[in-house]
Amino acid sequence: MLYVYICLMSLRHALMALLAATPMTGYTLAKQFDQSAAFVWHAPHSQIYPELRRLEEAGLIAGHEESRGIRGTKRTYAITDEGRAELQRWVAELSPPPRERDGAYLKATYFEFGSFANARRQFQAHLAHHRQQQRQWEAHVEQLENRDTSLLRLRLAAWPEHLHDAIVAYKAHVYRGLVTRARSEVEWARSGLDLVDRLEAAAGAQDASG
Amino acid sequence: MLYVYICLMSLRHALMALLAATPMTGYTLAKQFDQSAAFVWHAPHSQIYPELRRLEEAGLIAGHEESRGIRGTKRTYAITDEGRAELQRWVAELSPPPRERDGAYLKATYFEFGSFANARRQFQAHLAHHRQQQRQWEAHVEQLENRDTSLLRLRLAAWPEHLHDAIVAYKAHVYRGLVTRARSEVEWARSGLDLVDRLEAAAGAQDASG
DNA sequence: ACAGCCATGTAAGTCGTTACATGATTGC
DNA sequence: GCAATCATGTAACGACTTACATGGCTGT
Repeated sequence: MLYVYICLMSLRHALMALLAATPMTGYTLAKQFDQSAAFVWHAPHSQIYPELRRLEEAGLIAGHEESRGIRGTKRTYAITDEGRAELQRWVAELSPPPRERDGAYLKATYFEFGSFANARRQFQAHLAHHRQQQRQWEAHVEQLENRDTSLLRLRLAAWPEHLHDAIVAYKAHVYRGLVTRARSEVEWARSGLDLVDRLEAAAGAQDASG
Repeated sequence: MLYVYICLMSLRHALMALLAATPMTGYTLAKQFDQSAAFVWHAPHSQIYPELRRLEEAGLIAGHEESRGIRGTKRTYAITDEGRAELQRWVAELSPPPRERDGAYLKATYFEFGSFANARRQFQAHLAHHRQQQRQWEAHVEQLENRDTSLLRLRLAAWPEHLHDAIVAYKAHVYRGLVTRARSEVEWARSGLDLVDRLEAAAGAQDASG
């Protein structure tokens, strides 16, 4: 029986990529994932801690216990040479495109099951969410371009200077892409609201004439 | 212990929404999901058959065995009134926005771990995939606008005529949104390729001068 | 003393994936 | 006869989610 997931498992590589910038604890990694909006991959700490143990067991990262205050301890992880090699393998690998799976669009497909007011409410929520996302990504792009995030500075320090521009450029390109995405979601919701207005007007006209 | 998924489970509603158009077998439903590119939610048959049984047990759909040829049988499912009510509840409910989780963008963030040639290869694959997606969604929008899909015709037949425009319009709006999405992914990949060209030229210039 | 953050886990469940299986029907 | 398609499942596993838990440190 050969069950092999062909690596949807990006969490592992996201963790290694972060640790390639600087050693960190699980807690700090978790903050990167769910507190800071600046990360492309979400994960809760309950997924991160076990994964770190597995990565350590696989030799891709190395953890060591540090003291924190008098009785407290914390475990700081650093990427290993094997981990770096695995990151390189992963970056070179072509991943299968993700499966289409969008709850908001699915629901919008069937707005006829609800009222015009409901369709409006749904589009408004979509709009509000993605407008906020857009602002967050925009802010992050600016930070990246100014090289003004602590993690980026640490990352740059680990590479020869002639590569710095490329490192920043790739990241800025990603987050600019997310800005564009968010913007087009906003636009989609806005034109959805227009659509609902037109449909409701048409329905009203029909009532009046019928 | 109260573990309740607050309904990421769109598969259930996707199935009911399809069955609201016309009764179907699991096989036919599965084709809608993974053969036809025209569906927003992917699911393999191994997920669909058990889910249908669960929906039936919950009274949201009703299945009945039909004969197929001499010895063969098939099970056709139809939505129930309870199922229709559940669809209405679902459409009226605000779902939490999906978590950011994009493998391609995550990888692109760390292209510095690979070569320029690799970055180019990744962007090209991204471009090719989304260009194809774009064409598929475009074709589907046209079919919808012409009311030229069998499922849509069946669906319209189940509703009073004054609602037909809205039913078509919502669906066309969704698939036009997907076209826009695909287009901006194509554009993102294209400008990614430009970026790699610039970075490589800059690196070459540095080699020459250094 | 207490709040808020730092820090690390476990448990139980759902969702989605690939692979493994089987058999009938239809058309050539 | 044989291939393609119709039709329906199960098994094992990996991925992700929510909730349950615990305890130390820091500043007021």
